[in-house]
Amino acid sequence: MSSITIKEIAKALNVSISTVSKALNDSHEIGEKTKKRVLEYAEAHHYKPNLLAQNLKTGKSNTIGVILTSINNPFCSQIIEGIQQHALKVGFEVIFMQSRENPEIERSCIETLMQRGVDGLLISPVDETSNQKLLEDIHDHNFPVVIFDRIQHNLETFKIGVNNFQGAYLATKHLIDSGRTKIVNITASRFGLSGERFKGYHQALTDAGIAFDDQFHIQCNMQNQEVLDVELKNAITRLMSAENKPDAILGSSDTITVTLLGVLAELGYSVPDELAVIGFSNIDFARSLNPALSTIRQPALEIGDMAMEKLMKFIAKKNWHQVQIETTELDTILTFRKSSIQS
Amino acid sequence: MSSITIKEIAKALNVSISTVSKALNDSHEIGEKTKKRVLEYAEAHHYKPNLLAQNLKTGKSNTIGVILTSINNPFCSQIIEGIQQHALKVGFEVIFMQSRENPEIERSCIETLMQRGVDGLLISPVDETSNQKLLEDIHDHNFPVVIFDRIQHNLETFKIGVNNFQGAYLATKHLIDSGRTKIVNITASRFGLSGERFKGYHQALTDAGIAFDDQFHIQCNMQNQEVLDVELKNAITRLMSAENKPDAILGSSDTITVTLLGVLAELGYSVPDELAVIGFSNIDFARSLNPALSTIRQPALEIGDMAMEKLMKFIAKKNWHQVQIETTELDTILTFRKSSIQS
DNA sequence: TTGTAAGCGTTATCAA
DNA sequence: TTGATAACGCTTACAA
Repeated sequence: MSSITIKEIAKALNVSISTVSKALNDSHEIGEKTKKRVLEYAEAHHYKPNLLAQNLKTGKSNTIGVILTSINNPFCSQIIEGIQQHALKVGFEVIFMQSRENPEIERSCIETLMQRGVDGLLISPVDETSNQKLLEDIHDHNFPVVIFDRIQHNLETFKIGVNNFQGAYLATKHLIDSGRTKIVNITASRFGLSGERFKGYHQALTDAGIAFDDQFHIQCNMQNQEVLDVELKNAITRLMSAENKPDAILGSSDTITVTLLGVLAELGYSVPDELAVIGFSNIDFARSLNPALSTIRQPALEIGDMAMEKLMKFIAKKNWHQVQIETTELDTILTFRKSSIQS
Repeated sequence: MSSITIKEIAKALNVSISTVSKALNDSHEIGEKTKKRVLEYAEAHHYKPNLLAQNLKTGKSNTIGVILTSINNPFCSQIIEGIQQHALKVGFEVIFMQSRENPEIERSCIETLMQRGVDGLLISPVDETSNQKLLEDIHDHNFPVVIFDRIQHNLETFKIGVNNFQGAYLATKHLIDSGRTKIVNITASRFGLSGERFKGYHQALTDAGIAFDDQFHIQCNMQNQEVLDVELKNAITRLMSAENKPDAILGSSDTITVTLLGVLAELGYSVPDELAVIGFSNIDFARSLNPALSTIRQPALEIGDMAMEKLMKFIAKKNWHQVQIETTELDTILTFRKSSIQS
């Protein structure tokens, strides 16, 4: 690239490099007239400081790194949005990387970001212990790390996520309150968060005096859309042909719930009459589905915003190891639409 | 961060800094035993080169910048995936930024990325002329830019997108071939791409000897889900209560089409019996919608992959201004499902 | 085969 | 108020 450098400005104006540097940084050491000359010349020639050089020198980059497992879903997009909005406000830039649910890739993301000299890390870790030693190491070495979404990770730092237990509990309670008693919970087979959600579901049943039938906990392979489709179809067919037929379903993820709705339509089951459906989902068009989908929504924008806020708290302090850390579990937002309300 | 530097390695091993540097870069100038000592020490102490310093020195960062208008939709996620997969193969890293359909923000993204020393730029521009001068300027100054998706932009360089005209043409033809003649096209009111899609639709009508009724071109405000929902509801109600009722709809974007399906269900119109529906969409669960949605799909992964490939072509050449540029319009993928096939 | 030294574009210390 | 100069961590002629 061909942006002008301070050296060239110095030469053109017949002043020293350091004078230019100071002038550009609005140092009080520099006289007003000189400052003005420099600033005007810089402006006129579209001077842009070379960030690499600046960062190399100062050790600060005003950039943070964000690692998430995947950006391919509305929940993540919304978190990213929240992070970026906050970053914009505080004048930071953001580099996103995807770990693809793979600890190896996650490690390489972390290392890359460090090498690039980011000032801090926001991460939604692959699992409870992924790269724990590495993260502890860098966090201890004066490099701030904040965890979002997957807050069950063991690193001791700020963590921002959602009260999954409560979300699932309230959704299940809603189903029970609407007269459903035979409630199925469909979760992914791999992800840790489903655990809390399952617990909430389970507790709601218990509190209502409903015995949990372990046939009613379905764990799906989420590898891809086709596999999921087949698994759901099989599961529903099996459940609905058993003697103890369910009358409601709680979906533990966006993909599961939306796909489920399609499967039920295809199999000819009416929602909510035969089966009420509610699920964790952050899609924008939940109300446009057929039927309009009842959702447990995560305040994704706020998660991103708060994660960024906590990270900035670290970055701002000189010795931030004294900062009082805490885990924040935001409330989910339940919206009851047609799919779970008896018509 | 506290990664060790070559200076420290040099001191520890009692060799010079340049020896270490050369050894790490596997230079032939360095003896095997020395090389081995250095490599082992580096390995043992987790040496990681400081990329900022490396980049500052070499002027190459092995990083490319990607600017897209928004990452909040499946099409973009898939493009990103394609870019990242290719980047991984060629050992490059990727920084993503969002322009949010705003030329000002776009400009700042471009500048930021340049300052960060990326080796090239992949951009899906806000509109035909957004930041054209700036882009031309940097592209001319030996900094490669490749355009993807929004290929109607005026910059002269490689462009990779989709044949929107053809996609819309074939989809419309499909509707006509299935016996529909009164076909509505719903487009967004703002985006340039809708233009080509409308033209394809229009041409298909013409070729089939069907007169275009301009009541049948609906332009929607896509500002947010609620607004769109209302606009669609009004449009459908109006259309279906007119004397010349439509019998099919072509949706020109993901959001429009999926939302439309919900609206039709809510208003009680049966798809495809009363209204056939087909639309541009890259959602994974099109087949899980109710009814399964016929789609014109863009090969997003391939777009990302090819865009990256073209950019690498530039980056690889010393004097790449001789490279023969071209615009690639990939074919869309039409999948006919229940929503457009008379049962 | 190894080392010296200059330089990438900045900032920062210390003299002038 | 300004200017040499060293330094950040690395690469690379060029010398030894």
